[in-house]
Amino acid sequence: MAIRAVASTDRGGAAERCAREVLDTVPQIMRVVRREMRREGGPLISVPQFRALAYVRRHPGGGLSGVAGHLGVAPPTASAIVDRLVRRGLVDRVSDPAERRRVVLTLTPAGARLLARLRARAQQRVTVRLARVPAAELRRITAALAALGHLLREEAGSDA
Amino acid sequence: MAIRAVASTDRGGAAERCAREVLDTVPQIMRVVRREMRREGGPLISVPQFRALAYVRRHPGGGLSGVAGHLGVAPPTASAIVDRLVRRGLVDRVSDPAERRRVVLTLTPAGARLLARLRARAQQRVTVRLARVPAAELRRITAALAALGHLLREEAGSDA
DNA sequence: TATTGTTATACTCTATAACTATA
DNA sequence: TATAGTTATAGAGTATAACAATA
Repeated sequence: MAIRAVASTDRGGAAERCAREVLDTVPQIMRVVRREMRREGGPLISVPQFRALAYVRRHPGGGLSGVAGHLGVAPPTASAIVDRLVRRGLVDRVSDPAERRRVVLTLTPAGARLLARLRARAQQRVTVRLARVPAAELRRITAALAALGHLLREEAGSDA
Repeated sequence: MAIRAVASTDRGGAAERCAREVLDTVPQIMRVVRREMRREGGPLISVPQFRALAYVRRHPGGGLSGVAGHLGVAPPTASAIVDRLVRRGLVDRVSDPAERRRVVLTLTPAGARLLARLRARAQQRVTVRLARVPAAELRRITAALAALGHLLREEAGSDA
């Protein structure tokens, strides 16, 4: 008997089915990404650290709040993440002389190098897994992901 | 959001562009999901705990390896997650009398109740954010996400 | 011996609350 | 007082290595 086959049928509509898929699939993808990021000897870095590094590269001289905003985390979390990057010599953190309570973050050469290497590697690793998928399908997935990120992000900051 | 511009930047190929999108977007979505899961008073539960609970509901009597496999984590990680669920009275963990090194996991009534409530709530929260999106777009996103999860998952277990 | 699971240990991410320093 | 960051504290996720118990 159809266990009151709630989920599988159309009850709830497209949005609900999409939400269910998000809840079910995104954590799994996340885990794969994390794994790909860690494999192989090179200096390990976590996904948040990777994203913080990328943010600093794109916003050199940016402050901690910028990192926190980009990552969507609270200030102490961002502080801790940046601190680890500083301790590894990947990021430079100095007080802004004009606004001494701000910090100015920049990549060290080692940070820039590592970021470039990791970025290429992680992308390549994920790329490999997608290599045999038809381009049309990939374009659809890319567009869908971008749209979803945009949709979910747009209100995420408004209540934080 | 007319994401038609993909074709113009042909540099790198579809797979690479898709990988870049995954790396950039999935962590952000993940953070939104985590947030939605925590908001409001009710008993808090993390995403992995939620997924473990859902697994146990769908595989009553399953062992720890099942949970680990489903979550894609190492046995000690699964053990710790299940342990927290047991301590909260959401899951029952007993030795299998027939295979005494296995554990038999089942939901307690409280666990089943909580799972149902959280599932509905989390889905509803994400659903709200997708409510104004055209159904056709949502269907595309759902399908793309499912496909992506499938693609990335299929080799994930093979080298673990 | 091979398996299932747990403990021990060590990091990281994360949040809230309390604090410092600056404006 | 209000803002930018940090420290203190606590809890969760995660992995590896070492272990126990069972088959």
